[in-house]
Amino acid sequence: MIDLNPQQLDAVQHKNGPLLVFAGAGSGKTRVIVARIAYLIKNHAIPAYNILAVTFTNKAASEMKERIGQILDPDVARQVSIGTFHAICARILRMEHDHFGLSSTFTISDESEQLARVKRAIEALNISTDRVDPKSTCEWISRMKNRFIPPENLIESAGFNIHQKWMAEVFIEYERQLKNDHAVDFDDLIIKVVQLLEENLSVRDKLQDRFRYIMIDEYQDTNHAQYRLVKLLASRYRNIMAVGDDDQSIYGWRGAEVSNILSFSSDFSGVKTIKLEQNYRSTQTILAAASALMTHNANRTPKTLWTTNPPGEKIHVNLVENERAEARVILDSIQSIIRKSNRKLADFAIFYRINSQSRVFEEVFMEARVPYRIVGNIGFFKRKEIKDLLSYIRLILNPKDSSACLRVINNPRRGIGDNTQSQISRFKDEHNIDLFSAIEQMIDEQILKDHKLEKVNRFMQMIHDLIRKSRETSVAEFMDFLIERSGYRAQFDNVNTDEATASIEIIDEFLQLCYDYSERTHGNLNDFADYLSLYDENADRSTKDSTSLDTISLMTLHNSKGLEFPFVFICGVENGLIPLIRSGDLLGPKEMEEERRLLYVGLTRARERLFLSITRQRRMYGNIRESEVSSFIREIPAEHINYQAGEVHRGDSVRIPAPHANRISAETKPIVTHPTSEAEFRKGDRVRHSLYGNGLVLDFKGTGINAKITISFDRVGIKKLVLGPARLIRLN
DNA sequence: CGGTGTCTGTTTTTT
DNA sequence: ACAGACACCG
Repeated sequence: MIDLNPQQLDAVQHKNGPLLVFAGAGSGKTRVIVARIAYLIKNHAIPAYNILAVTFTNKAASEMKERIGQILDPDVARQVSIGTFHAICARILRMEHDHFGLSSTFTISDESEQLARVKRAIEALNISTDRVDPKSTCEWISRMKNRFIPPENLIESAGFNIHQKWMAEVFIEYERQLKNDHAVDFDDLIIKVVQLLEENLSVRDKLQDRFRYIMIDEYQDTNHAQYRLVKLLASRYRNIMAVGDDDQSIYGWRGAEVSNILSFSSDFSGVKTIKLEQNYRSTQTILAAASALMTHNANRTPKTLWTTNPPGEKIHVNLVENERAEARVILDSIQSIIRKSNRKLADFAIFYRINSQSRVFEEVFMEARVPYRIVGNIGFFKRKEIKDLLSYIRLILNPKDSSACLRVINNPRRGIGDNTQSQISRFKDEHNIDLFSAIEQMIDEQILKDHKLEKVNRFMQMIHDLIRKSRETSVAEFMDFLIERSGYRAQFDNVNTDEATASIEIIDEFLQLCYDYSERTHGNLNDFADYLSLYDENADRSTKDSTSLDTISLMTLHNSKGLEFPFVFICGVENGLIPLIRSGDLLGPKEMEEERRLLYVGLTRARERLFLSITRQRRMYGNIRESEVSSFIREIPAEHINYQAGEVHRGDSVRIPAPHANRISAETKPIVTHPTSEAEFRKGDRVRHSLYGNGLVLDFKGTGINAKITISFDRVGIKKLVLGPARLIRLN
């Protein structure tokens, strides 16, 4: 237990009873959790098996696993249960599936499938989408589920609220569909376990006894269902440690309830509360500025962050002409810092409020041939191709999953169109069976017309082939087979469009992932499906990238949580963006406070220097708007700020007059870059791809991010890629 | 059945 | 600006 401050030590040595740790930004909370786990095992001889650590992201979970593995005997470390709420609940659900009336092969539906189901439910009920919007209904259902409000109650309480009544009926139909498909959604993972614990004494005893010591990270982000779960699991031994920071609660819009951390003391009697207030990350200036900002929030527990770090430099606030200038000024600053001091690109991060802001950075960085990466990008798992392939897997594992079946049946095109599909669906509903069985029966009874029967029959043959193959071979080989046998890849083969090329690349990338998975875990297809549903690439892929690749990091403020960088640029610190206001309507005080916390999170990621930038005008949703300095800037004491280009007016009038727009450096002076619009890469260049590794450029066609590049990779052979998504990094 | 035009609504998103 | 969803027509 070396190197812990008194408060940290206090938390680490706490043995029994509830413990609440307010862990300010950069106060070493992961260290504390990890150290406490080790301490319990080593000094109190608590079996590792009895310890549960819950995180919010897979990334946090794998980090914690790794750090525990470093201080404990690996065999012992492995026995500690570490995972996200969802992963842990999925495991419990698989183990106890017989209590839920689910087969052990139930599938986990992701968000997009959830929406598809809601749409189908609306359709099935013959409600017009003018009356209930699928997306908001989907969100509403999720909120209701997480609060354990059954749809029947909602119908009762609807009264004259006909809209609620409709949504509640959709809710019922949605649940019916899930049950029919032997599927669960993300919310179900948690709430089904809660219900089981509430209803089944023996399971409750078993799990309470198993998890005698529980630690929850990021407790401020728990929602109601997760809170109930925690309470149930911990109620017997009451050895619960909640760690969090109410000032970093930025997921309120998603159902996270800060009140969970604020009322922890009244939920568990005899709570010991510890505040970790020493910050090890940032300079005094950064910390003072961030703290000052937070004093403007009314609803929080007061805390005083302090540091022994040097005062550091003032925060630079840059006024620039527009978002393109913003990107270039930032790149300019980065390059100039690198030139002057011994820094790498990986020391720099750029944060923005909304994803679309990344675009101009991508363009500018691409032109300047500066390697960058986008952290936590919508990415891979939301790609159509991946969702399609995942649906195949789901159907193969669980033929009852009609949702997966529907997604796959005419994809790629097999001539089974809407008409045939609804004919099958009708048959399914009439006989109250699942889609797959419906098709089988219709084939048996020759219900379809000959030409349709032929097509449907061929589809079924294929699925049976796939099911057979899935039992005989590894995940990787199976996926290889699937992609060929289903014709999924062939549909793109002779199409010479950028989209098709990109699709093939995604498929290849996915295959690579399958091979990696097979090699690493030897898991079966069922494990793989869980892995794909619950885990995302950020867990293992980008952690490796971030340490091995020297690139500038770009991300949303939300995605910056939990990270740190020596140099941080936050762009678009303008009213309407930070805080974000969409289409006119004003922000309530609650929303305003969350936006303020979001900026706080961003500010506190910086170790040495902070740069904020503001444009004079910004293009948004197609039209150009005059910008206003964010009112949050005024909440940071002037002594901590150094204004860069032009004058930023701090008074009540926040309109930027843009007096010296043409003095702004990046607008007038070109960046150190290769000014021609020539090929970004040439034949013979050595490049690195995040997945395929290093390779040699064989050919390069076109310009800009849509250029096509052919590379011979050392490890995986020749691939044709589209430059944009390929995110190549030049090596020589 | 499947391709092509038009209309829409645009935050953040650990799972 | 622009992608994605939907309607319409060949």
